Amino acid sequence: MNEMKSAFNASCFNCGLQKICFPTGLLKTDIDRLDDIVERKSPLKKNQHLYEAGQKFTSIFAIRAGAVKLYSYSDLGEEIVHGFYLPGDVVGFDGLIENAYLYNAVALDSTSVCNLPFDQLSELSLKIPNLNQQILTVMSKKMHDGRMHSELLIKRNADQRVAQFIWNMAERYKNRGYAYDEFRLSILHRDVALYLGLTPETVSRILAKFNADHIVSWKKKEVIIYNEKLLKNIAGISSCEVCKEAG
Amino acid sequence: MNEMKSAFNASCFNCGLQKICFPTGLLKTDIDRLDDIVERKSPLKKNQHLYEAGQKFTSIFAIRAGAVKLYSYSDLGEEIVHGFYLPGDVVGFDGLIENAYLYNAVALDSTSVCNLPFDQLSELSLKIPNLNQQILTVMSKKMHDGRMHSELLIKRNADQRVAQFIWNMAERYKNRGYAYDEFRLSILHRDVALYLGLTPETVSRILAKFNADHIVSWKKKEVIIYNEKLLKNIAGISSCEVCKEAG
DNA sequence: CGGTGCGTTGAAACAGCTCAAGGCTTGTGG
DNA sequence: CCACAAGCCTTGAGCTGTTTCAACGCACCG
Repeated sequence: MNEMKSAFNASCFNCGLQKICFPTGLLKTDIDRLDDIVERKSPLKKNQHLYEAGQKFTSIFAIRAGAVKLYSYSDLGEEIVHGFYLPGDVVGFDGLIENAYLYNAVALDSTSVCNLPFDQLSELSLKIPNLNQQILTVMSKKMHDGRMHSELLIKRNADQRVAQFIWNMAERYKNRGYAYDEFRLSILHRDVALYLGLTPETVSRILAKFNADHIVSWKKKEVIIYNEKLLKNIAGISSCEVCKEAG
Repeated sequence: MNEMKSAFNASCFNCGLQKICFPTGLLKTDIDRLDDIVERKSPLKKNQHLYEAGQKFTSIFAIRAGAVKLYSYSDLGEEIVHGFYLPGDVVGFDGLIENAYLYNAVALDSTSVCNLPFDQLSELSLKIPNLNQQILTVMSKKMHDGRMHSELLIKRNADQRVAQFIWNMAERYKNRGYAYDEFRLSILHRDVALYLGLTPETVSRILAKFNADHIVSWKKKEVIIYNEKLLKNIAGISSCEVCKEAG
């Protein structure tokens, strides 16, 4: 297993995403213990599934590189997109309820993950109270994200939704220390539309408008933010109500 | 403290909501230990707050009777309604992230709750692994509820949203062993509208229609379901696509 | 008994959807 | 390496469900 670790040149201690993954930080000795249970497999190819709905729940997964989409199907067979996950994000909590995953997790790009077998993790978390707390915090953060998503769907119109989505992605890259005014985003517009409760046509029209207004362009998986302030403003982040006109 | 318990004639062991509160059940000895940390205060009056956004996070709360609304305000000052909670439901997890509650929890009716001080609860949960598991399960169930809410907002039109909301409430009463075709629902239509991402006018029109069609009536906080099948059908629960016409 | 907040109803406006057709990528097989 | 197919994106025109605005009724509470 140590070979494997070195093969992937990875350990929790050296991982730049540690602060995102388990935010408030653990003691070095505790990190080492966590490290011992982490399994790092070879990366997933694009369109490969990390797990599928109905599979037995075994692990939660921390994403190290790439991007993952969580989705499922409604009773009527429509695809529901639950969210997009980036390096440092943790997925798999949907498996906790029924001891089987509720959603499908698919790689949108070449993606590598850290596999955290849950029985070992929860055993360890009994010995490291802080870890237990971390897990709860990560989960409750996820709950809050969900609430933000609902707020978006309830209160925002199409322009605001798209702007907020792009800015949200940018901010997540920012928090991870990556460039955020210009980044790769391997998400289909179709999937964004599903996630935002819009049609692909509407998303397309709005992106065309944003591009024409030199606010942001998103072409061929490449996002470039030209006017951060305006983008945030449309998204409803800033409280400046005046500059709205400019859009 | 024992006096207080007997005063409210309550203990986790005797509580009829045990299965809802911590579903898969704990050993009797463990329940007693849980019981010891539960504080039961005098009931909240209508419109009193159980907690408010920004308050220091101290406890999670299990609702014993009444109803609670969770809400907050968006950056632009709009009210966001996050959900409605009934006896057996647990609220307060929003406090975990920042060690302060994120939302406001207000009683919609005279409401009594069991107060579970979180530091004691998490200490106890280290000693009772199953309890720890229960907490995670309750949380992940909440996450799933949130997802269902998003799905509703993304995929369903106004009729379906209202129907699904009412049926969802009915089902929750059913699960608790109460009458579910006729029950009290002390939620303002205004609040339902906010929760469903609709306007009060739209909700009103739809309820009028449902009433005219003898599907369900909701007047003066009293819900009566006349045609369960049709209601479920409109809500998109049943898979029978044919009977749709009848509506 | 009059106010205040909630619910109802109607008419008009509009945001986003649907349907349709065409263009552009990307991947695959000859 | 080219040709072709499949999937995704774009653009336009018309339609429809929901909102908006406004006015009124009703119930509850002081």
